[in-house]
Amino acid sequence: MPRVASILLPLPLPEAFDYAEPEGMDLGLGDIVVAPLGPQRLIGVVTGLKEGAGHNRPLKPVLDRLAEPPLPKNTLAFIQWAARYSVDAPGAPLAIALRGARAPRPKPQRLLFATGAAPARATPARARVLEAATGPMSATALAEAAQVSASVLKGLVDEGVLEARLVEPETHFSTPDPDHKHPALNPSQAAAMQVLAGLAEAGGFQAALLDGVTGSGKTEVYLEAVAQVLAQDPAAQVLVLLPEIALTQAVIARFTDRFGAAPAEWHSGITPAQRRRAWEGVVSGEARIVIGARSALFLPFARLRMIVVDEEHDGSYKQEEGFIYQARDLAVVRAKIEGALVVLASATPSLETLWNAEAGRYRWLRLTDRHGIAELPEVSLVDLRETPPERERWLSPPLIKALAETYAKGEQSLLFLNRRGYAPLVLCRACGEKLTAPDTDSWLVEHRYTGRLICHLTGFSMKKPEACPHCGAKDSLASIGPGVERVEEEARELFPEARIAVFSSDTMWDPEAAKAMIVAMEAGEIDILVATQAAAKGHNFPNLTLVGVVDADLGLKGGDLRAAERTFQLLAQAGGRAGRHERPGRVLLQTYAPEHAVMQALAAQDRDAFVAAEMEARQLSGLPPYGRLAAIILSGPDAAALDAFAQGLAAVAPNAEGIEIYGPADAPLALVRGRRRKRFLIRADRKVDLPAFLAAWRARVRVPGSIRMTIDVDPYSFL
DNA sequence: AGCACGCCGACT
DNA sequence: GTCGGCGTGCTC
Repeated sequence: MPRVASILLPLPLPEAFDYAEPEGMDLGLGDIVVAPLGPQRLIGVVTGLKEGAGHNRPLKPVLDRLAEPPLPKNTLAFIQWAARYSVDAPGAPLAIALRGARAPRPKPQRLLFATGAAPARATPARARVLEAATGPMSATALAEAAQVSASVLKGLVDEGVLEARLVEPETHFSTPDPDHKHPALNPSQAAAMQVLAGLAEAGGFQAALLDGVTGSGKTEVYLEAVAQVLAQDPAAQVLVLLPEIALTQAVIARFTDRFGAAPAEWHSGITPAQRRRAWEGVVSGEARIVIGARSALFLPFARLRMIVVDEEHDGSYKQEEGFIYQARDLAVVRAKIEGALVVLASATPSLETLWNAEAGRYRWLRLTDRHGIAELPEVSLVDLRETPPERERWLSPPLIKALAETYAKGEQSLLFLNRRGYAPLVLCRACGEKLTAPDTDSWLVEHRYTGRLICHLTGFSMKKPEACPHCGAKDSLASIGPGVERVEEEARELFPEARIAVFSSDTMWDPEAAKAMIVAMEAGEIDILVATQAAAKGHNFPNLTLVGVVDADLGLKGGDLRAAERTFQLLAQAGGRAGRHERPGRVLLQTYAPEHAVMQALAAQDRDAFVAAEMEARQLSGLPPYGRLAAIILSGPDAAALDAFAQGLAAVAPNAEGIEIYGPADAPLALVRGRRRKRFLIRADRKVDLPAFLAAWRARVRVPGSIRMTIDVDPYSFL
């Protein structure tokens, strides 16, 4: 009797598709197979097997089964849970889980090495090659290192001075040794580590919040907990999630040093061959430690025993496009499904996490000692109403004075402004027009380095025009407001002798340049660094003693539910850069609202007071973590059709206790790339099954092809 | 997500 | 008169 196999495909399809199992293939649940879909062949996963045909049309057969082990049951359960929670098709998270299975295997590499023979004719170029060829290297790497062309190398290969050999790439992962190198922990770290070790030993699902001020050594603590987990179970796997790729190299180095073996790496920046190798290591169980970005959470771990979410408050854990999810929250779910230990680490934990810790659902570990002798910086508020900057200037007299003092002492300053470019807005003085990208509501940002106006939302860019594109007036375009480039310009005018640099995603788009800048900063080769949040986290600059926050109010605008929380976190992290070593640091916050709870809490360095006030406000309005939110975003090219659909959708909303629906309203960005946008906001009590409600609501309408409907459960962006 | 089918603008 | 734009709909 032939069997029917249900295959989940990595596409946003509503359900698994049925295929015929070929004679003798003997499929099992979780098997990774190749199945035909229309003209294409796709990799999918067997999620069901049943006897008999019983179909009204003949099924296509499964084409092949991959040699890899089947997708673990827990991984599939997690994928299905995540899809249901996000109100999306299970194929969407499955696509993330199978990313590595589709990447090509690493190919043998042709490497060149010096044979020791001397060249018949010595030339300067040839000498450079021999100097650079210290070990086996690829031709491109060697040519780059020696600054010669490929023909020089070819000549040397022909003469036998260099030899080419095909080398199989490393496909295995070496086993980390929990005893490779034991660090010295201070008493506070040792105590936290003991508790984590106890949780790991107890086994099963456990959750902990590792809560410690910047510089208190959270990484050492979780490294030791990882060692404990690995020592306890010789097959245990550990996942460490980081919010940003920029931080991975430093953390990988720490792990390699601690365990004497390099962990697997997983993020959007790795090559397809690395991706394939890491994926195979994860599913086989050989990769014991994985360091990765949020998407690593969907990897098919054979035996996941521990997850660390570092900088758990970081907004980058929220994926906003495609399959929408919050990796920090899903990490807890995955740990539950796997029966693993999850550790959330932060100096400024999210309110959600603090709420869980306060309720006793997470074990709350506070690290109090700051590493070494460094003391917390002194934080003061600069009231811009009393001591404003000069016209068209952004640095106030008190901040300028502090910069001058710091510079005079030979110490470093960081000017923090979370705004890329030169000016966030360009407007025409003649007609008042604000320049925007075509058919889009968001402003064009002026970038002076490149001389262009750029839309940060759509990526549109144009040369800065001579005349206003709207009214044609000449020389009427005015740059309004500051970005990092403009603050840099001002700092240069104030301190012409100082070494000043800008750090933002525009100047530091390539990791090499970013690393060079960080090294220069560490070495004291920069006096004043003007930076966006790209430099606010993670780094440790020993000679940095002053942090000036140019516009502390920036994040508070915009009426987003997490504005105060995010501002507090960002400013606390930025302030945490100051005085991490022997010298005391200070932080100056420029604000027009010094009486605001966020500013007061920062000045008093009283996180608990801020959290208490913010929690109370959230509780009063039933907002997260006391209630749940979801957003529905509708977009389409035709305003009338969109309005009609939005009204129709509103009319069929199911009646439900404990749920309020707001909207439809124009989205704050009502026009993007020529598409009109409408939003609903849904608030629900915690006891309500919000995903089920949203799924039931969506099932009541047929979405026309021209309209896109996106459901965002637990939204972080309100645009 | 691909990929094909299908109706409206600038060209060999 | 076609080539091709991407809007719409299907894939077990």
